[in-house]
Amino acid sequence: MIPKFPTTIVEAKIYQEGIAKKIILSDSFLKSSIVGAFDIAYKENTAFAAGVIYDCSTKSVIEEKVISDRVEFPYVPNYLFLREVPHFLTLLDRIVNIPDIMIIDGHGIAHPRTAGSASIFGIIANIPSIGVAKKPMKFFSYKETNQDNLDEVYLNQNRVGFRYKFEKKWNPIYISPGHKISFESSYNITKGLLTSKHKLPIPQQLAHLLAAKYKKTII
DNA sequence: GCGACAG
DNA sequence: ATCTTGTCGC
Repeated sequence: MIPKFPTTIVEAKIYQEGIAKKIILSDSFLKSSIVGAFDIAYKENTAFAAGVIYDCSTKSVIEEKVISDRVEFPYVPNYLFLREVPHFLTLLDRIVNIPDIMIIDGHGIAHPRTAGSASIFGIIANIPSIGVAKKPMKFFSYKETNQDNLDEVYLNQNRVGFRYKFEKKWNPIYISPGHKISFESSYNITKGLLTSKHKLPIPQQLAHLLAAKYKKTII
């Protein structure tokens, strides 16, 4: 069941503020062995959303699903959720193995209203979620940690996530809690899925490739 | 008016 | 995100 979404930026801003109040930043899951990731590729006015459900204990993919759908909203900075989250929810409806944790391509609470698309997805789907983004938002500031290659991301005076560079050769990734998960688990789970082969955590990398591949199969 | 801006 | 081949580097 897909809820109604705001249709204007003004409504969306109010919606984000409402979502922000509901976010839980503590671990609300019993296990985290099944991790899913969603990503979307675009071709003109069509979105190709891909989901990969990954079993961390056996290090294997247990489910893959793709859907294509009409793009309903343009990309507007800070309002990515309007463009992407509806497709994620449609995809989730088709998925059999509901994951313990979801990785969403984009930011979680690392957002001007602490309501990035990963948080909004997490609240609506009621699934613990992590936002993993490839680019920072312009107003982030950073604070070093005692760990190499790991910085805390700050927005105003608040910690909102991490900047982490797993391998020197790549740009860093930006990890922030989405919903029903702590900062520490967001970081640990994401880090546990990184390899020296790719910049992104395994399920997210696979979802990215699957979406791109699916797009290419369509004329 | 111009450039920047999660994807 | 997308338009795009080979190519440099790990």
